Amino acid sequence: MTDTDASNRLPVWCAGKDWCPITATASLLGKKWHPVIVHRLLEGGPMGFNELKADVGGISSKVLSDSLEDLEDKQLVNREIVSEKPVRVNYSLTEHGESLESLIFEMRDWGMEHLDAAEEQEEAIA
Amino acid sequence: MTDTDASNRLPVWCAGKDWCPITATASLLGKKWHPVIVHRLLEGGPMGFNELKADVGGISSKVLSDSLEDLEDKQLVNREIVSEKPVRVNYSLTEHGESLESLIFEMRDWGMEHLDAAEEQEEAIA
DNA sequence: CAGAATCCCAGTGGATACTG
DNA sequence: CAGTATCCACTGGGATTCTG
Repeated sequence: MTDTDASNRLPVWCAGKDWCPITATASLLGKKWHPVIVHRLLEGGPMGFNELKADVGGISSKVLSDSLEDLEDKQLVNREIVSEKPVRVNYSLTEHGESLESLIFEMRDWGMEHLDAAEEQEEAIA
Repeated sequence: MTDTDASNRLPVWCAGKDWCPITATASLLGKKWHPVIVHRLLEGGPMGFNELKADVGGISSKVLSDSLEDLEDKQLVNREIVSEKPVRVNYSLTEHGESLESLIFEMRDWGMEHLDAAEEQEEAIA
């Protein structure tokens, strides 16, 4: 098997479907808070747990914790224990995470441009 | 800054959070099949239900139906009944839908560039 | 401060079978 | 051909409480 082919870099279940990376990316960015967390870290720089929580606003500890764990697993966020007593942790973006910047901003821009229509329509139904 | 800017076009629940459109967009793109459907329509042009189903691959009728309905509600996809007997429907992208093009392709590109590492890691865990 | 532990609900997604 | 109709399993997200 040749390693020079790009197709072998995709997960097996992709099986020649060129849209596969889209679902994969969507499952990342589709989580309610994931893109927001990355965005906050992009804008505000590295910060601690509660700081991040307040900065996001409206997220519970559990969900933030879960999200961060997931983002860490996916190597988008870096978790660094700064001090043990009292516990202080610092969250920052990895290079992977920072590479999402343009995508996230494009998501924001698209949402700003196109989503009020959808909102209006939902109101009309309700 | 002027008040005639984008901020007043955002949903109420955004309440000055500039990341709000991100969540909104994420909830769109986060549905498992939505971005894929849009992508297929971008690449393959307008098509019928079963054609689309085969083109996507691995999606059930119900899920495709649900997804299309949702995409229609959000005015991303156009549903046009071509003939009554036998029933023939044509799905195409609205301008709204087409405006997702760059975003979707960027998602694909990002996924292709950055997701194999995550996959490797998941394998390592499993 | 930074979370872990529980509990719980709604929403998605999937399998299968049926229909106009 | 283009869907509905069920039923079900899973999980993401939220509220609340507890802890080192």
